[in-house]
Amino acid sequence: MIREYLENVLKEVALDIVIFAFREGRMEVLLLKWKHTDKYSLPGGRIRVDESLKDAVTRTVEERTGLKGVFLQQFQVFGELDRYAYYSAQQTREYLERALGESLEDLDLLSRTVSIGYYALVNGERAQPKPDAFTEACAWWDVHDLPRLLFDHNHMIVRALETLRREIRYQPVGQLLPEKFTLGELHRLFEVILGIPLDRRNFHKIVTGYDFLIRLNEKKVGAAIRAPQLYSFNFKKYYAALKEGVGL
Amino acid sequence: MIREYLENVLKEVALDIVIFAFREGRMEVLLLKWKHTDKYSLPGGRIRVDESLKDAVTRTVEERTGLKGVFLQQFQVFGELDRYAYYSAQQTREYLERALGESLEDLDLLSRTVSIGYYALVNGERAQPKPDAFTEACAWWDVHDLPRLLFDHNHMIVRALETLRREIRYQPVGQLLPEKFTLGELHRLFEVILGIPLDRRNFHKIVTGYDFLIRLNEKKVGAAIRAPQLYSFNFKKYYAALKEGVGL
DNA sequence: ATCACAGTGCGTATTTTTTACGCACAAGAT
DNA sequence: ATCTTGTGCGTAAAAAATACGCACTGTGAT
Repeated sequence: MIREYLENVLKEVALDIVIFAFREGRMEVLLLKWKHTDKYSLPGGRIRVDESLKDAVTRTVEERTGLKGVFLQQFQVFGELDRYAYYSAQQTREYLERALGESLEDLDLLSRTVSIGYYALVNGERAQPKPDAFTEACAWWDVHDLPRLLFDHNHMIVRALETLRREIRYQPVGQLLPEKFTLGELHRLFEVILGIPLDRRNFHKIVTGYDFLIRLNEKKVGAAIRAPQLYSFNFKKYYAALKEGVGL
Repeated sequence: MIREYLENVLKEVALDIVIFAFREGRMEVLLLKWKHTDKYSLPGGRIRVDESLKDAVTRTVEERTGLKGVFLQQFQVFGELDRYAYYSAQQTREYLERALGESLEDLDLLSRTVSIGYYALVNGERAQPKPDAFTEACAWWDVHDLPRLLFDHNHMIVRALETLRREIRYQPVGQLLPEKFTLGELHRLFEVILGIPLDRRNFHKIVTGYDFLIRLNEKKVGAAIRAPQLYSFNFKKYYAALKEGVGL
């Protein structure tokens, strides 16, 4: 099955996807643990010869999370000759063979490839992580407390975060929240992405001034202290506002 | 020679480069005219198996302009299945055969490829455009007055411009100017990239407040009316400031 | 010579945006 | 009741962006 798949994909181009979720006040990324090793990597994939780049990424994200229609953004192409940071090409080859449970001789999975880096913004509550054929676990990791990853994947995550931080005004970071959320959650989301504290009250004032936030007639149940007001997005208006750039 | 080159490059990945220059108050891009046709395209290239992506782009820009150390920025990967906008795959194949002067049967130049879009910011005075083996002309064109290009290259230029406009605070657009320039030229450069008028006097005030601008002890010679003051960049300080973002 | 003119160069208001922070109130935990 | 945590509203100061007046300086036209 793996062989059949690999015969119908582009060989020189790979995809690596930094799938972000906001869970319990932290930014987390989805990592795969390779079978029969303690080595981790980003979820990735290949482009089938009969599908577009965008379709390939969408498919891969759906395979790993079960989610359709996820927001995706290209952030960088990685094209260095040597893309092995913590583990050498030789070691990586060994891990891959262990994970696949067979020899690689004729598969040629690790020869020169250029990798297209995407990040995805997903709702952590709805995602249902699933490992792929090479891997035995697929789980969330705090972006600030990651293991050493295979290839240049640690670097990729750093670059994805930098890009998201710089373009936060134009990117739908609200996609990281559940359908109904409190302003406190939105506030923490911005703080954790930007890495700086934002005044609670100013944030509240600015954000409630936007017409793409819908104040719902319900309050959060099971809240620790006090039932906070729930909000949701009018995504049509939200995306329109993002084109111009949404402050704070 | 073409064959030999094409045997040692990645087949599924192409490069297309939007080379910008600021010439006589206009933003211009370098276009190639294919031999024995009246069809145009962006300069492009391939990645040799033994060179990094960055080296490949740098080499291609140098081949087309004679310039070394040019500023380059990835802006998008184009991975649609059908990347033929104004001219069909069939027509494009015909033009390519005419340009090459031989049959393509075994060359397979037009099968499925993913193209990495870069833009370059070059000094229009120093660049010396040179056509490549496929093309008979290499010349500057006003970005607002372009012919219909092959593939999806018109779209690529639009996307490159949009990216440059949005990221102008972080990109070294000063690289588009000659070593010595007047504030008027810098002013027009920003206006033409942003597409909006900027108050002359405010611009002057803000920009002279930056310490990366060096006021030279000379004035422009041969100026129409009055010899204006010349400036140049302290590029080290300029690049440091760009990391934080340079206003206006 | 002098006058119109295009462009540089400097200054001062005004408006808008960002940042800082005071405080009332609501409701679960003890 | 009272402590604590977080919502919600307001005002004030600081900073940045915008608007615009005007003097000066060379050059070409008259």
